[in-house]
Amino acid sequence: MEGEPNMTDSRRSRPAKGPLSKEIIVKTAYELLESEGISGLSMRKIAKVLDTGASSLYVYVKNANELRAYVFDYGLMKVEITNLKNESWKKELFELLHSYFRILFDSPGMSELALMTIPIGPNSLAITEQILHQLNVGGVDAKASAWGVDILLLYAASFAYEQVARKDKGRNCNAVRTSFETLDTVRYPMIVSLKEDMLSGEEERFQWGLDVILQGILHSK
Amino acid sequence: MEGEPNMTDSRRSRPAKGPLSKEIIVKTAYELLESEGISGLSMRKIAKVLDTGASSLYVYVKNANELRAYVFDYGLMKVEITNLKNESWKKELFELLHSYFRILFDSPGMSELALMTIPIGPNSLAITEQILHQLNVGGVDAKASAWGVDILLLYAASFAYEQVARKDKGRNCNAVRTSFETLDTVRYPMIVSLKEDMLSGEEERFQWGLDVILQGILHSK
DNA sequence: TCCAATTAACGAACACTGTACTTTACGAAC
DNA sequence: GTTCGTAAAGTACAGTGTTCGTTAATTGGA
Repeated sequence: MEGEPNMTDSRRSRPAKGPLSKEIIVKTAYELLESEGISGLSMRKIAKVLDTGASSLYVYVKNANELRAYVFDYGLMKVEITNLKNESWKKELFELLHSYFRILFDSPGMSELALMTIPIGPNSLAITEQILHQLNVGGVDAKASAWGVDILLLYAASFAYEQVARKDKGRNCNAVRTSFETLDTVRYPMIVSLKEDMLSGEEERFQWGLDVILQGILHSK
Repeated sequence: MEGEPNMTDSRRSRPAKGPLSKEIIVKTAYELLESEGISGLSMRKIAKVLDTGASSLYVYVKNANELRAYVFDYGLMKVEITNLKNESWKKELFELLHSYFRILFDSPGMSELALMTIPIGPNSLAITEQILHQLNVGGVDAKASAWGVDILLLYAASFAYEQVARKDKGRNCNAVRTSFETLDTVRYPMIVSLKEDMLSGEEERFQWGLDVILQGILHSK
């Protein structure tokens, strides 16, 4: 209304507003994900940071799901893919998966994205490729490698997701703990007697699970 | 407006509208989940089936998340928990986890719920208890049982979730398959050479993974 | 029997969400 | 200079969970 006469001025007064692009949209979305979690990843919030409207994003991105996939793969850039020939393949595989886990665990929302997203981005593929390579070096046959990499990644993602949920819900995982405290000893004797172990561990537990799965893959012939 | 004079009549004309309760809300919600998937599980849609408003549900349920947890546990009723002493513990464990997987895989939305929900409902607990029992019979020690049951359930849920996504997205998992077809052979040699194996298998693959994890647990001492 | 107190049910409203459609503005090519 | 393709923007629609204030019904006690 009042700004109509100087509409061109108002546009000229902020020339720093660079043109939109898929890259800066994904980057902005990822920063929002880091600071606000998965709930920060909405078209409107991303657009607001970029000083535009939600509909403008649809020029560069098909829909919100596709954007989420891009954001997830962008976040995987930080995963360290080392390739030191002198180290043992097992140690390198562990470090890769541990790095993957840490990225999913530390950045709020990344573990959700890992589970919702079909991992066909370049960084996802690079991680998969590297794991397949390590398993191949370790003498694992084709089918076991192909199926094993899926289990390993699935384990890291779902474990990260579970740990994140456990980290957020109350301080000392109230929901689960308090329900375990008041359990019927007759109906659930095993759970009651093992409840301490069932709530313990974090990184150590992740490593243990990794070891379990890898041992299983190696004994699967 | 027009119905004002016979408002009491209209209420009396449908006395079959039984009172709300947590049980029928959960039951209705589960039926909606079965027929429409996770998107059918909204407070408004559930309320509409029960011929009421969404806000009425909040008398019996704290929020949508809690309702989802109840619905998930309700769906787990169908999981077959056998306890035949004469069978081997391994076979029974496999059958239990297979039944669990099938429930999550067949009912649309159950696998999503399995991942989002903190499993503290009675049916979840019964399944956990039974798995712990079988592992105990198999001679697995305390910590390995406590941590192993988590991995086994996590595996079944995330595998079901992945397979459901693969089943829905296009007919022959277009997204993944077409991206694998056009892969750079230089950058991703392992993926290209193993792409057939990576997309194969379903039930057989689930069994294989179960075997892998169980072997790993048994060798974890 | 009648009044009081509790509580279930309801409707409207709020603050969001993703996405489609229409209109405006700009930049380059002819 | 005009035209044309397209990026950007605004508006609108149909949803979502949840809260609030009000109404209706039912139950318990005198």
